[in-house]
Amino acid sequence: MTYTTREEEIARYAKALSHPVRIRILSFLEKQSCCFTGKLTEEIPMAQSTISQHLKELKDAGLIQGDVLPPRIKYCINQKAWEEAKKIFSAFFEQEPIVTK
Amino acid sequence: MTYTTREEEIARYAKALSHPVRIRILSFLEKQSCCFTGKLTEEIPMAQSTISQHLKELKDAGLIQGDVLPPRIKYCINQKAWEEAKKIFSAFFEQEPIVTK
DNA sequence: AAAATCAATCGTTCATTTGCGATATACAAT
DNA sequence: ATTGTATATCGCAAATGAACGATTGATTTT
Repeated sequence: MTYTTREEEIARYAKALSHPVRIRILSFLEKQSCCFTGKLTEEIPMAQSTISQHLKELKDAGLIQGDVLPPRIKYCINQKAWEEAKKIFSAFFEQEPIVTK
Repeated sequence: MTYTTREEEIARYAKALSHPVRIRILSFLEKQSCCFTGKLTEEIPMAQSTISQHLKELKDAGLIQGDVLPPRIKYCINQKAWEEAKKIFSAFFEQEPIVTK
């Protein structure tokens, strides 16, 4: 069993978000709800293998999921993880520091 | 002048948050408001040089600032950047995907 | 069965990140 | 002036990440 501290959990999500191409993919999925890999390779000027690799990282982080609809794969945001990440980040930023002089 | 897209901006903040030690430092600063490097090196079991390096990255990202109070340095969260990061992440997560069947 | 399509994976190269000990810097105390 | 203290910076080694072309695998179409 993989024990993960809160720090590690935030860091792991942050890492998934730490590349412009991955942000772009996620933004696209947010707007479109779902889309095929092909659409992304049109949209983003990078090699197909590179985009596929970024998709893998987002999938490994749990933020997206892929439905195999042969011969294509439809990617969507993973609602559950998305909500969790949202909650975690907002909790992290929420607690305002106590201002002392 | 450094042109930065929205994707790059999010990714840059996310990168700063993508390491457990940096999350830990920020959490600590959030609670304590401010503290000296020494306090952090007590708190976190890593070499002093390593922590100093993580502090530098957080500083470069703009998330913290250091006041030189010889012979020590007092680090605080940079309120302005903190609020900005908070806003950027929440906007990013906010827009719910349209669920289609 | 052969060809075509879509996307993942492999293998490689190059760049960046991480962690550390050693050293340097800046200032205070003696 | 010397010593001590707190912290940054340097230089290195190891690990990880990014990008790409080529290949493979799965499925449809012909």
